[in-house]
Amino acid sequence: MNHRHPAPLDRLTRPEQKARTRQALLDAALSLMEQRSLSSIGLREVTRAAGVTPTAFYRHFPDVDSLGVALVDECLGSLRATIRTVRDGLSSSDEVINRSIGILTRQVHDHREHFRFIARERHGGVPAVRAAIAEQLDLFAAELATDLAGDKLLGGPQFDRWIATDLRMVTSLIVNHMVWTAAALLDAPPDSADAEARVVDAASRQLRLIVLGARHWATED
Amino acid sequence: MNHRHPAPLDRLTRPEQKARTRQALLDAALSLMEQRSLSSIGLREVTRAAGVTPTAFYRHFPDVDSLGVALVDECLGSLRATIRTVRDGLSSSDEVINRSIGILTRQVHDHREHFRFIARERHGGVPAVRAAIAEQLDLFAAELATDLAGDKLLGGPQFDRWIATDLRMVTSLIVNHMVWTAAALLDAPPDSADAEARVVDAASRQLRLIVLGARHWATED
DNA sequence: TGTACATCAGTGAACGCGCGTTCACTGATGTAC
DNA sequence: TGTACATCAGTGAACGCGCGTTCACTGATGTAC
Repeated sequence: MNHRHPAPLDRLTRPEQKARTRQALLDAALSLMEQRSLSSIGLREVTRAAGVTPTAFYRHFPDVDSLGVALVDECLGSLRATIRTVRDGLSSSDEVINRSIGILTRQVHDHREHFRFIARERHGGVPAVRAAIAEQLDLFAAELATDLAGDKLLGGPQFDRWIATDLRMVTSLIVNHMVWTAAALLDAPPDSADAEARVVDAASRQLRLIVLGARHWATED
Repeated sequence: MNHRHPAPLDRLTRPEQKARTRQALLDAALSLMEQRSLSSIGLREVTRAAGVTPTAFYRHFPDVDSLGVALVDECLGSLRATIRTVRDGLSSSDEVINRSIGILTRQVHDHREHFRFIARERHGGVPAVRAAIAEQLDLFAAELATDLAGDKLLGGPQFDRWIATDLRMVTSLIVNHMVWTAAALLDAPPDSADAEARVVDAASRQLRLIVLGARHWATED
């Protein structure tokens, strides 16, 4: 027999409450990292910002570094899901490029703290976090390679005939460019729409140049 | 009349000794940053590693962040000088690309700590250091643009007819790629020549693809 | 449904420690004459 | 060259403070019957 009682609406079950505190810790850490890097923020700072006692931290993570690894999943895992749904609408090469940059810009606006974290810790001082980010970005590049080979994007360059290493070479360049563009958007003064427009314009041209290079890659010597 | 006595060979003058201690502080900080980021290393750690008392630090820098700014000049200032001398030997496009990556690889081997510092702090938690790095990288991109426009490199694409914004667009892409390649070289396991060879190969292809895109840029629509 | 017990997220006091910064100092190097 | 004084890089003691981690605990939530 199932003896579980439904939880009342105004009271949270224990797992729900625990998840809530965990999220509060993640959010607190992320907002502390707006001006500082992961390795410089303290356990007590995080718990203070999250509104719990320092010892409560250990119910969720063994140390701040592990919280960082969890943050990578939160930031890039959700972004991967978003991108996957968006990329299913096919279009011409130039459209894909402009829409991609547009989506990225929007995502950066909506999740500034996430992108700041990724840019900051990608080569930062916490090896486990670096590894987790590298893994996620590799997945990005791999998925993009699959889409290109399946002719789902950019139709022209006939990526289906490319060798795998060249495909990955291009997609890792594109992913790298994406991360760098996000960082450049974050560095632009947030009150100046003009500065941001210049970053977006430069990024679009660079991406177009990369695609142009790819289009001529296979046909040359 | 000049009353200055020549300093004996076995004794250092006061400015010399001061410069020596300053360098020891810079070196100590750089080697501490092999595993951690600037904002997480302490003044006392640096002085301990440099072999002086904590208070001696203040004779050279007001705080650790300022030491970081000095490190940017040390790392990128010298690299710019090296690159400038190297680039004066002209050659064909493919030669330039392969030699550039080769020189970068060598520089990364010879100055691992410098490149690690730049990659780590480029988007790191210390605004003054971020600004100093951005400034130096902008200078790289500007100098490269001048060289391209002056037809000193890559002869083919006739960069002298390009508009300035497109030139900077390409050169900032190349500089960004350079930084990213350096970081990838650092991330490769140092004992595996094979892993490094793969990074070098991918980087060369990517740079070639960028140049290919640039060559077709002006002639399209 | 009611009761008795188990679980476990979060508490609060306590600890030893290394931190950044201050201050008055020392003594070798540098300078004026 | 010799002497008397100035400079200033580096010293060492002292300070208050926030840190990470431990421990025994509390009390609401969950479970067995």
